[in-house]
Amino acid sequence: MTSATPLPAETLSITEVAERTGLSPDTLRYYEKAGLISPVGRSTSGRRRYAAADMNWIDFLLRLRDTGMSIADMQRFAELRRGGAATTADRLAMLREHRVRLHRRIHGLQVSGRALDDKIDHYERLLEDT
Amino acid sequence: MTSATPLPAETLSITEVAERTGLSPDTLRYYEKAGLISPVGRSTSGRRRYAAADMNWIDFLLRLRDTGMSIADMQRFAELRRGGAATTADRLAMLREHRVRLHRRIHGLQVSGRALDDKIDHYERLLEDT
DNA sequence: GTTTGCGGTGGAGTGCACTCCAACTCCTAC
DNA sequence: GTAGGAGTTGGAGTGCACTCCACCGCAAAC
Repeated sequence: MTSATPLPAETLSITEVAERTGLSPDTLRYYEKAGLISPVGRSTSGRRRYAAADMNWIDFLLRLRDTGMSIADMQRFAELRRGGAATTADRLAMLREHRVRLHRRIHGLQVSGRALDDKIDHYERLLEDT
Repeated sequence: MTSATPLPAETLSITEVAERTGLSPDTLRYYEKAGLISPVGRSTSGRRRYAAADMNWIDFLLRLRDTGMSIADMQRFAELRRGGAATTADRLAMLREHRVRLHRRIHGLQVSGRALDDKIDHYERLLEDT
């Protein structure tokens, strides 16, 4: 008899979140302390319980991180987010700037990738000429 | 009367190399100390004089760095290079592995870039609905 | 009722890649 | 001859993003 789930609904423990995100529990606590993640719900015994909304936000944070955004900039973005709808335009501006930097970075990597290809070709030719 | 250039030929001072590469003089010395750059020629008064071959190597090092290779791996590559022709196959292997990692990284950035695009679209729609 | 295990906190420590500094040495120009 | 400027060395310091640690609390398992 699965009764209607009570209030806690579907929440995850810190180690479960760690497993799903690849972050360590220490890093999750560090991010929260740093204000990247707003204080997450607690169980009666004071343990963190991550809800779906927390997970979505963490996933997005990781996109920002993986595309090279610094902790300082993520803090700024998270703070804007806590400021609510009034900050939408500012957040959009941040994301657009970040996208520009990202595209520049991808382009730079592709250019360097071709230089790397050339170097590899060079070495392959050296090895062919036994 | 520009007489035939003597032995030093076309060499650059450390600040000139810094300007051309974007590295600081401190970083150039640090790289040399770390073995990334093999001891560069010196003037009679003990000052570094970078030759064309040094510049080519530094340019390539920067490609490796900019594509995410760690100092430790660049040290390994530089050491192989000092080992001469016998290490060609090893160096080729390193570069191929590095290229695989680079392509994975570029791909990951492109995927995250699309997620970023979606988020930007989302914010744009929020702002349109005045 | 105590061992086991997960989680909490504050704060110290780590690894990487630089970056800065003090003290000294050379030229070059005045 | 001395002041200025560029460069030398060894070693200390910095900023970032974690990562580790000691010590404590709670709850289920035995």
